Amino acid sequence: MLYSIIETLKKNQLSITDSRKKILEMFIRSKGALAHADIEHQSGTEFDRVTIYRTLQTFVEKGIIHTIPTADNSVRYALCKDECGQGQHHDDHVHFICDECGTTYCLDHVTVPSVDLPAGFKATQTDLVVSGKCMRCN
Amino acid sequence: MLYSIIETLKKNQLSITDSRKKILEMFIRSKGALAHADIEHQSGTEFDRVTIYRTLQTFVEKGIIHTIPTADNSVRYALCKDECGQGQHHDDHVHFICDECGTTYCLDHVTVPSVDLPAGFKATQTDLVVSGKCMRCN
DNA sequence: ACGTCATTGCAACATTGTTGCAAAATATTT
DNA sequence: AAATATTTTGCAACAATGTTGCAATGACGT
Ligand SMILES: [Mn+2]
Ligand SMILES: [Mn+2]
Ligand SMILES: [Zn+2]
Ligand SMILES: [Zn+2]
Repeated sequence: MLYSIIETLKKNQLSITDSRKKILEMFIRSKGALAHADIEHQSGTEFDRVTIYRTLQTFVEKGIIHTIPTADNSVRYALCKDECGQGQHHDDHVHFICDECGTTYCLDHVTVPSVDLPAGFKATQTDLVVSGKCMRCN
Repeated sequence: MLYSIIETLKKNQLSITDSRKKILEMFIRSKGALAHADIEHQSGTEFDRVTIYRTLQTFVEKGIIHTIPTADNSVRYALCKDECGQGQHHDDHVHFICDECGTTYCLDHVTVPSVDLPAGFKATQTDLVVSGKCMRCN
């Protein structure tokens, strides 16, 4: 495993706590994105619901994970690439949600194309979400 | 106004009720997309919350309105073009959300570009949402 | 080992969304 | 136009999701 949990937390000036270690580990192990409910189920009664909310929030702020917009408007999170940092996300990749198994993929190698907006509109962020059948469900 | 409320409801085999007329009218008058909460506020105590949920659901099913995925995962709705019908949405346009005023625009003339997915992935729907500053806030 | 500061768990609350069912409104038939 | 059949609505009750304040706990530097 090339990803060091402790290193990542230290790098972001976060104190090393059980919840942060465990939750970050879940993301590393997970093939797809995770929702708050996934983490709650996987961790049982180990952590309070509120702690999970706050941990996710902290990770997003620090650029450790990013949120993924979905068509059904449920919030999901996935690990960021190394280039992301405090308040500086660079996740300009396409996301794919499988209608069959529900898995959410970060397609890191598919970049979001730029779009021509009407005059007067200025873009700061572009999200592209594709849904359909994933390679395992096809 | 070229859009007939009664016509639209009849065309979709929906009975003409106060809530449906009023809610559809709100969409026609609105420049941007509407959230459930917007409708609830604008209509005061006229309709029950549940009625609004059910009306929106019905409109989506009939292809009268469509949902818009947002980065902050709040559900918004906007009128569909004429080509949409029962279970047949054709809203392949880009959506824009202004970070300043919060307005959500349907950019009907900006079509979503097709993306090349990795082998094994099959797309059925593609959503592209841009956020930034709109023409009024620039 | 100690003091300081950050994090956690708990309780309480707010918002959002869903379901069953009786009452009311709409559509259809006579 | 009235009676009947069908749909829609409002209410209540509930579930899921998310937020905040605060005291207790845990992590960290010295
Ligand atoms: Mn991603
Ligand atoms: Mn639209
Ligand atoms: Zn799948
Ligand atoms: Zn604006």
